[in-house]
Parts: sequence; C-alpha cells; structure tokens
Amino acid sequence: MDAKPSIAKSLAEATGLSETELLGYIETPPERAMGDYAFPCFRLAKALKKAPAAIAAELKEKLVLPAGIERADAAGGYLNFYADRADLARKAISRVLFEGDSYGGSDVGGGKNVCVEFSSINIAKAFHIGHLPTTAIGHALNRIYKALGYHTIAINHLGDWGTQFGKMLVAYKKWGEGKPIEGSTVRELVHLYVRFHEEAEKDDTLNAEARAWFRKIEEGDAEAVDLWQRMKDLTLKEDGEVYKLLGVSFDSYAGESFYEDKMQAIIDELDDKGLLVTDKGAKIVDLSAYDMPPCIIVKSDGATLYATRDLAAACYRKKTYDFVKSLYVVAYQQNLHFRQFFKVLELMGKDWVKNCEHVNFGMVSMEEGTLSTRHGNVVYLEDVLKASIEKTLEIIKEKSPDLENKQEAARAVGVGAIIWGVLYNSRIKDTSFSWAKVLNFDGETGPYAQYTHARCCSVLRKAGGYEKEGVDYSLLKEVSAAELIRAIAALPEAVKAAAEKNEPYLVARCAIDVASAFNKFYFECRILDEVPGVRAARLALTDAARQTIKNALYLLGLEAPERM
RNA sequence: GUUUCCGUAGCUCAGCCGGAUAGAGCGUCCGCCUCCUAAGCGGAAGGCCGCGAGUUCGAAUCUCGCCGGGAACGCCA
Repeated sequence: MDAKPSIAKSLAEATGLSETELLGYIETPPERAMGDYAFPCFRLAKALKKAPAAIAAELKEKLVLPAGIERADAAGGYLNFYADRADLARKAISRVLFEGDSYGGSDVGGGKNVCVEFSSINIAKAFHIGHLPTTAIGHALNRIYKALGYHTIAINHLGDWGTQFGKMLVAYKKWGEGKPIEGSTVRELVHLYVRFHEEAEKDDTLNAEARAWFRKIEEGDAEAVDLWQRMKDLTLKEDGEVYKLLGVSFDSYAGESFYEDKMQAIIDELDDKGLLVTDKGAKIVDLSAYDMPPCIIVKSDGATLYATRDLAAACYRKKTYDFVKSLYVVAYQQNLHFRQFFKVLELMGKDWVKNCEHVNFGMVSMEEGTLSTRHGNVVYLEDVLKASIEKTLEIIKEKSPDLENKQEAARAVGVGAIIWGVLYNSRIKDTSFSWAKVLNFDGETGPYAQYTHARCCSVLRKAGGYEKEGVDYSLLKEVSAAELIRAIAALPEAVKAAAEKNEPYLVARCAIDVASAFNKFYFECRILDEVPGVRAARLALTDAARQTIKNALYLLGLEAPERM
C-alpha cells in the first residue's frame, strides 16, 4: 500500500543514488492537492551542482513511474507524486474489511512476552484520579502490544507492604470501633489513616506502635496478618469495581509483599558481586561513577526499600516470563529511581536490563492543590467516572430519547471520556484536574470518536447491507473520500509507532483523524440515496471507517457502542 | 545548587530523526438540521513557535547559552 519504496526504486534508477537513502527523503506533502508523496530535490542540489527546481524538472522527464503512481509533477524544488486513488482506495478499504477487528495490528511480536506493570494501587488507600494515568496508559499499551502479536503480562504491583500498614492497624484498633473490615469501606479506612496522622502529630508514641504492628505483620503474627489480609481483600474487591467499570484487568497482582522472601537472594548476589558497600550503617550500591546518588538496598535499621523490591521483582519477572520487554508505567517523579535501579541491574550483569523501560508520565494536580491521601484532599476515580456517566446519561436522554439501554451507552461513553482525557496527549505533560474539562464532550474527545462510530453504524444499519464484491472504488473521487481513505490507512503505522514510543496518543490522534475525515465526508457526500455503484463504494468506505475507529478505540481501552 | 523534563493562538495541545503559506480542539463571533445521529459541518478573529547566538541552501524542529515553570536529588514509595 505504501508506495514510497517503489518510488525510491524509480528515483534510484533515474539518479544512480542509493535506494535506501532516497527512501528516507521521501515525505508527505502538507496538502493533498500537492500530491500523495513528495521528493525534495534540495538534497541533491549540492551533489549534482544544479538548482533544485531544475533537478525536479529533469527527474520528471527521466523517471519511469512505478505501479500505483499516476503522475509526477515538478513544483519548485519538489517532485510531487500522485497516487492512483482508486488503487489506493481498493487496497486500503479491502484490507480493513478483510482484517476486521485485527486491523491495525500485526504479528511482529511472534507471541513473545512483554511485561507491563501499571496501575499499582495501594492497599487501604483511595483509588484516586492520580492513579488514572498509569492505569489508562498501561492498559492501552497492554492492548497495543497484544495487537502487535506479543503475549503480554499485565502486572498490578500492589502497594501492600510497609509501615503504613502498621499505622492502619493501630488506627483500626484504636478508633475502628470493632467494625469488621468486611463491613467497612476503603474510604472509612482512609479516614482512619488520616486520623492516625492527625493524632500522631500530638502523640509520637503512636508511630512507635505502628512500627511494632508492622513488625508483627512481618513476623507472621496471626492477628496482624489476618487484619492486613482482610484490608487487602476489601481494597481489591472495591477497586475491582472501578477496574470493571474501566474494563481493565490484570494477569498478576504480585505486589510488594510478594517479593518479601525474594529480596535476600538479591542482597546476597549484590554482595557476592562486590557491589554492596556499607555507608552510614546502610548497605548501598555506589553510583557516583555514573553521576547518581547511591542506591540504598538495606536501611541502617535492617529494613529493605523500594529499590530492593524492584530489583527482586525485575529478576523474578525475567526468570518467570523471560520477557523481551518489561515496561514500568510510573510517574516521572521516579525518573531517578528507575535510572538507579536499572543501573544496578546492569552492574549485576543483567544484560536484559536494556529491555526494561520506565514509561513515565506527568503529574495530575488539583486546581485546589496537590493530591494527598494523608490530608484527605482526594478526588476518587470512582466519583469521576460516575459523574461522567451521569452527565452522559443526561445528554443521551436529551439527544436520543428513543435509545434502548441508555445506561449501557452512558457507561461506555462516560467512562470513555475519562480515559480519553488521559490518552490524547503525550504522556509527559502535566495535567490539572478540572471537572469542566473532564466533562466536556465536544471536539477532539472520546465521545466524538464514539459518536462518529455510532454514526457509521447507523448508516450501515439503515443501508441493510451492501454488495461487498466488485465495488468500483474509482467512484470515490471526492477529496473528502480520499482524505478519509488516507486516515484509515494510517492506523497500522500509528499502532506500530505507539508501541515503539510507548505513546498511546498516536493511536488516539489517528482515531480523531478518521472521525474528523468521516464527518466531513458524511456532510459532503450522501451515502444511502446514491445510485447503486456509488452507494456501495461509499458504504464500503463507511464500513472501513467504522472498523478503524472501533479498533483504535479498543486499543485505547474505550468501547465503541453502536448507538448513542 | 546539581541533574532532568517542559515552554508553539486567550486556554489545552499536535507538529520536533531539518524542508512547501506553523496545525487542531476548547473558548469568542458568524453561518448550516423539510435530507443517512447537530456529541456534527463550514467560516471569521487569534502566532517575533520563551529569548539570544550558532550550524545549514533552509531551523518551531539540531547545538550552545540565558530566562521562566515542573520534578528529583541517601535511609518514603
């Protein structure tokens, strides 16, 4: 479908230059009227000692046009190529319709394993909007890699260990009023946690008590472990509802506690390899040779740290899954941590660390200030999703009063709007949470893409089917149709690039391009009441647009309802 | 202070492995539903691409410096 290689071959024959070099020069003109491919002749000006415009004119005469290219025009220093539109349309549309739900993907992954660590919620803490980026990005990447033929392992690296559980136990025992954990809510636990910090300000002995209780958990004290496990169960059950709403699932919930018994081996290995140094009572790996602060492996009180657990987890994952890639979808605040931790793996001789990647993203802040579970300043993700669904339901009632299953459509669109909000920009951007922004469904939004999809479905439904064989694609001669075809054809490359850069927004932009192009096409061209040949061609194009939007949305973790 | 990321329209952002008049959405203003879903389409207004040098035939894009903002910087995760 991509004619660049054949153009490069023709150019190579005409100029005697390297085909691969020429291929790299071929670009896409900024406007459709300028053709489908462009070769800038400026690059040859020096070597050939001629003006670019003259080179373009000369090449135009000398060149033997490859198949699929109708003509070439010299324009300034550019040689513009015009593709055979009917050929392009036929190839693009039939490919989409043939591949169906798998269009956009490929089999390059060959079933090899990719680990994707994301979401990583904390037990007994709020599932708040700060967890949305990692959850949405990780989930999207999981689907994108799967679509490319990889076998993925979605890992929720639970924050289920540490002194905060000692604090939780103290608070629960002191102020929980004997209410069984199963009958409580995570929010109640969060209130207890907030209260602990308030009280501990006044009474420092509480902190000592908390440490003691955490020690009990570590030592396997029956009561302590039981309470901890029940808090964990409660959190997973409640957060499971949010995941269900989001359509997110995991293959592994191996969190911090899972690696408790796997860290000593790492510490020993570091020691054996002579990497461990004792400094100020702590065991560290010195990274000053790499302009980084040391990586602390064991604290002076003998306790392990985040880095120790991450080392154990990385080695465990390599051993268990033998991944070709291991992603960590974690906020950019931890950039240094990941650089240190990867460097330590490298020093340990784990050459596979080159396949580990920190997929970082920007912060979510509140217009009112920073998010903090400790201070009770949180916006629960569940509340955001519910508000979005509620607003969507109102819009549906107003715009589609006859729609059955309004609630179901509202859920798909309301949740989609929220997920989209995270995925339509590059990861690194910081975002500030605002209800107004989150609940705006106009323009480049998830609902817009979903709406366009539903519009396609509606047309196809009313058409009652069409003759898919022998469609005459040369009848799609409008500029708006050509633009739509180009947008549709762009998905596979977008998915590939999204995986290479771990940037789901590339797929989101592609979805918007198709939606926007379809809406223009839809406005300009009648579909159903056309003569049979044109009708069939336009329906096939509509069908391809529908499929492309659906697939792109799926890769991002959004549903594509057929009516809304 | 050091390291690092970011700085493009009033706002939110694409474009950044150099190339044709710098794009989109939101917001503002103006049009378009007797016709396939108006969550739509069209138009207008709105830009020293943070600033200054350098490299180049050509710089929003590459390099350096500066300014502004975020983040991290040894026993939290």
